[in-house]
Amino acid sequence: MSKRHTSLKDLALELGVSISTVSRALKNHPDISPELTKKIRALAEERNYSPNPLAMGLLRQQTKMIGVIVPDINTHFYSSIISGIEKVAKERGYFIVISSSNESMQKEIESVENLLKSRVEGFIVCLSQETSQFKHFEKLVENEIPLVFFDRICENIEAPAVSANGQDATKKITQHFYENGCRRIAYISGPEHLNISQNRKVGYLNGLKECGLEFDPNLLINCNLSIEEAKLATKILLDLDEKPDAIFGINDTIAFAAMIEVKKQGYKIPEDISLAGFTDEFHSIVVDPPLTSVSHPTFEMGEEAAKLFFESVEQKKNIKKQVILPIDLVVRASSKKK
Amino acid sequence: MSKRHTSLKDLALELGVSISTVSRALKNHPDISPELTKKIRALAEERNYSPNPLAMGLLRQQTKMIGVIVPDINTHFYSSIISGIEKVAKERGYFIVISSSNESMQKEIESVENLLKSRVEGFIVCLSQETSQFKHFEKLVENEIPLVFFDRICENIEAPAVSANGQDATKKITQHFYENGCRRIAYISGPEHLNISQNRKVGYLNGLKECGLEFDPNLLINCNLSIEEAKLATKILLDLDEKPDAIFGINDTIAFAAMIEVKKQGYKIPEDISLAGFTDEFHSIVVDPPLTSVSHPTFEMGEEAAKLFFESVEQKKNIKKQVILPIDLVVRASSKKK
DNA sequence: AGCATCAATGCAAAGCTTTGCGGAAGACAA
DNA sequence: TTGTCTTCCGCAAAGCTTTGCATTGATGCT
Repeated sequence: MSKRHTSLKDLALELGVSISTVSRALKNHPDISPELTKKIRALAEERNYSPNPLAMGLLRQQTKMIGVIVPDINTHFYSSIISGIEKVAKERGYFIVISSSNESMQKEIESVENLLKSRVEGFIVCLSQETSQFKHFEKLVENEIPLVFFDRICENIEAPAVSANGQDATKKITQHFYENGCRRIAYISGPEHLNISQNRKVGYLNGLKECGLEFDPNLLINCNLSIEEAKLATKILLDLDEKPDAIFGINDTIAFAAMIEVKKQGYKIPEDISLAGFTDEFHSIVVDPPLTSVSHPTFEMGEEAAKLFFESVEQKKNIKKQVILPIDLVVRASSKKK
Repeated sequence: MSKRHTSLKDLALELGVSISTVSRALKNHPDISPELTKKIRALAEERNYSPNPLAMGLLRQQTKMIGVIVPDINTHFYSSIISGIEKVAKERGYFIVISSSNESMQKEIESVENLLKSRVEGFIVCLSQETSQFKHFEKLVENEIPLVFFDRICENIEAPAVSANGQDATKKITQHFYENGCRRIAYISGPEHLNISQNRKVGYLNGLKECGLEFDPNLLINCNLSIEEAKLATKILLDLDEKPDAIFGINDTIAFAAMIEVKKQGYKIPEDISLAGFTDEFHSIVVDPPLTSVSHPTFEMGEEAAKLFFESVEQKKNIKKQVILPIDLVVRASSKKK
């Protein structure tokens, strides 16, 4: 088994001084004579001393751990956000413990419990698509445990949150389609209770309105975020008597699924049907035709979430603060008619 | 700030017994009378007691943390492996701390140091593509700190490792191309010093030999794993007097890049040039044409790596054990000539 | 010489848990 | 009554660090 790390005690013993002296010397405390300080620091250097975080944690009552709960860790969207969180966490000497809810509320609840047992100091979470009750988060807020949401957020909980401006984005997409000649613009959305679904729907409706188009309920489909359901939704849209001439999905996965289905049925993109996605995964570029998409500032979103987290920690309470990040429409071939 | 977790002391105080009694009662120690045990357990339940991992760690000299170092966390390949590691780690009550080297040796070295300071009990790592010196890992082995490599491994270090059978895979791809009529099969490989590059090259050469094709050095290009270099490599291949009629890349990203370049130059896939990748990211399916690829058992790879890790921990020494996972060739449209 | 001051260190507690060992109290035999 | 077992529980140490307070020896001042 790995050799023990050297402790203050080891150094103290070797130098024949007390532990507290060593501790002070290492922080250049003026009480300790310069020569002794020098000697101690030299030995510490040589022995490669670094303070034991467990002991420190015990003393200071802090673990320097942040619990991060995401629906899924294998998607670029989340892993990129995680990178952002990790960056600022590292800067502050914190590290993150990642737990995946797999889009299941049950697992999400378990994650909260387990992370709590591990004594994380707080949470940064993106709701699972199933999550419709929030007791497990309310309990955190009651106990004044820092909590920040990102992307999929819960409006009813007194917690800071970061999200992207989905409303603006869907409006822009809708208008973009309109400007490219589309008149029957369909939208495949996510589970209805998710705030992102709602926001984006609002943007979609506003966009239609501004373009002078009437909303046709047939053109709005809610589906869960799986490929299968998205294909099914696409099929339904394509089976309509009055088919859509544009489809956009609430994320790129949905859009990819739609693309597969649209192609399979022999429609040309974008001539027959324009397409747009909503996250701008790397692969949007490589797909054929390249997918028009709304690029999320994922890394920044992670950074922002982490910053909010530390604000909460410092203020010693959850601030109700919403950061809304702007998003960009990246137009590619899948939506350019001409 | 979050309320303190309840400790044994809290329970002891409230019940007027000693801390040790509470501790024993909670583990059903026979020394404690059944009634008292029951009372203590009831209160513990009510107060939601859970042992403080910091204190336990201090006592047992273990942090239950595994340091995981990957070249990049945003790729499906790695995040999937991480999921696998995380699964078995969680089963054993461990959690993982992820650090990304960003393909830089310097960052990798720093990661090792930082994680060591955080007192991780050991490491599971995939080498950065830059890494050509191994002192930082040798030091771990000397200090008997558990270490396991995956995917990109270092043969010279006495540490267990998991990898996929890249040699077999490249041989199969080569033969597959041959059976589909290709005679000038090109291979865009990774940095030469990486063991995966070497293995896959061997498989490529063996494949050629078995097919009775001669090896043309012009058709083998080493590049770093960036999209830009891969496009460049593809360009070089396409500029050859005797152009290749098949290209495969050491991973899907490379293959995607090649696909972009090949299309850009107006070649048809697979009619003019067949293509194959090497990791089978989700998006292989959605790309056009769908990409033939070698599917890696990424999740299993992670599981296996974690299992090896715990073997090391238990045996209290690094075993030199290599696990080689089989891989499957998934044939799609990008390589089927007819 | 005697007291005050100051510089340089050490002591010990706290944070939380586990566990070997010692201790108290009651039961029972002699 | 005394001695011997049980049964049930508490003490204390260890693991590591920080920090308020105490201690020691020396020097300065009167």
